Amino acid sequence: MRIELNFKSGVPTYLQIVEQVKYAAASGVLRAGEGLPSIRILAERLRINRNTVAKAYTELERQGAIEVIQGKGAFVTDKASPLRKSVRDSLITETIDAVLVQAHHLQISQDELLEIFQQRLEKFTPVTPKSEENHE
Amino acid sequence: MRIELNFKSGVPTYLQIVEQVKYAAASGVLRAGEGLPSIRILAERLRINRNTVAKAYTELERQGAIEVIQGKGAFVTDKASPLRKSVRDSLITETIDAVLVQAHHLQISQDELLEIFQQRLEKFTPVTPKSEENHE
Amino acid sequence: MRIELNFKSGVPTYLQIVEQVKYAAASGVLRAGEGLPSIRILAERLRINRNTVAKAYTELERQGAIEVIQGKGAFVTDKASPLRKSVRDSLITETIDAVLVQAHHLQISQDELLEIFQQRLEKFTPVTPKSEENHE
Amino acid sequence: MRIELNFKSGVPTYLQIVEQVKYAAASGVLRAGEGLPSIRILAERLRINRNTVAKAYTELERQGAIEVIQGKGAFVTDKASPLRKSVRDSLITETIDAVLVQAHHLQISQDELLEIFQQRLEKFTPVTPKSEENHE
DNA sequence: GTGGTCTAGACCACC
DNA sequence: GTGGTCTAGACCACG
Repeated sequence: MRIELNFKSGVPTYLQIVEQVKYAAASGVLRAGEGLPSIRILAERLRINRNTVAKAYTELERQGAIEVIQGKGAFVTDKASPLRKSVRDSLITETIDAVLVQAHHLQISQDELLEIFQQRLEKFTPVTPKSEENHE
Repeated sequence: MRIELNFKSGVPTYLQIVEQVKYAAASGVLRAGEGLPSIRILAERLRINRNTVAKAYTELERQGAIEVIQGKGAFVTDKASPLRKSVRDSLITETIDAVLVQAHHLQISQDELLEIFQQRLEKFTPVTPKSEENHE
Repeated sequence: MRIELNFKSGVPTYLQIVEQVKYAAASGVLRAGEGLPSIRILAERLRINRNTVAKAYTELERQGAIEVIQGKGAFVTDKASPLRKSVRDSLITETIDAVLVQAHHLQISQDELLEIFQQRLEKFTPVTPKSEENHE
Repeated sequence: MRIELNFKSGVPTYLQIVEQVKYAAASGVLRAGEGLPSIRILAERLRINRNTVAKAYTELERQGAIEVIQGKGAFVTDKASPLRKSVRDSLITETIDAVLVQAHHLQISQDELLEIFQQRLEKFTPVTPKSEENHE
């Protein structure tokens, strides 16, 4: 479970954690019953305040994505059913559109943009995709 | 000058304006000396409070991208020389990488992602690439 | 009619004019029927925008202290009956109290304060009560 | 530390706070290192919004009169050396002169004014001049 | 008509 | 608990 924070974006830190955990859980990267890092550990790893991680976990629990058990840790619930393909597509589409808008404002041509995208896509393979579960 | 806001993203409204204006100015969509819509007008068009637009303009002025003149309006500075290609590329690369991370969390395969990206790219053509989009 | 503006005080410029004219009128320094300087002249003398003077005059007219006659000028109305002594006293008392609070915060002793007050009082007789009040 | 607000004066609330704290700090009523009431507490006590107090504290920090520490509170700087007597005198003189101008406009005679002033001076003694007023 | 300022409420990050 | 930020509404000064 890898979490990337962007402090310049203006998106609340705790929400970035919530979304990334939620997506990972919903897509199968995190499986039901699997444990999340403790608040203390994750806070250290991300170099942020423990309260912020705690807030993220509280929100995740409120949404039913994880379950926090006193003294044992936080675990992914089975409620976090995999997202349907259509939902996942609409989520990623929204983010892609942000790229298109920015490229437009930067006057980057479509051809050029596609080229850059493909370059990044190739480089972005830090982990080999072992389990290829394609839930529907 | 077209500005697209995303209220769900968590990115402060005024920053979205700042970035889009800055990119437009820096990329040549807005030319030096050209006037921006007045604070009131833009606020009305985007259906947000005047202060939010004012804050964006103040920030843009602080960054040297525009010049605000009492009673006359806001104008693009000539300082805002077009960004070098390398800078533009690094900006768009950062945004693209966010897409890749999210796709990874959503377990969307690279092939699938590329396909969706190309689909959106085709649909996203609000104006002809020849560019007459620079009058308000 | 002498008007002193204080731009650092935070009190709206137009209100400073309103109050000073009103007090002068109500206390007899300005008599009923007497003419006030034209908006243009007063604006020049105070080095402020004509609109600001206009706003002050509008407010004074709304309160019934003066009457503005198109093309002729602004005149003190007879409605502006002299304030009763009790009213004048309460007005000046409020201002005096501000002095006391400030002196307290500055840790100026009562004796010292009284001394300074008397000194200023003596020096503040730039004009003989007869009629020297009309030059800037 | 006692703060008196006057909402009718037109002077911005946050500036009234700034001045009173500054004078108190500069005159020794508040000593170096001493803590100010927290933003929330002071806002509650004065029955104004927290932001207004926050703005006052920010301005005080900008002027170097206090130091604000996240999560701990606001403290008087040791820089805030007591004002010289001459400075204090010029500050109070300015305020006194405002009284004289208003009295003039109200046609209050000098004798009468002095009498009122002395009356107020006698009544204005919230604490013994020996000063135990410096704890909250 | 133009931009600027003050006050307020809600939310965030941190100790 | 602490301070900081973003959005909003009302008012002001100015051309």
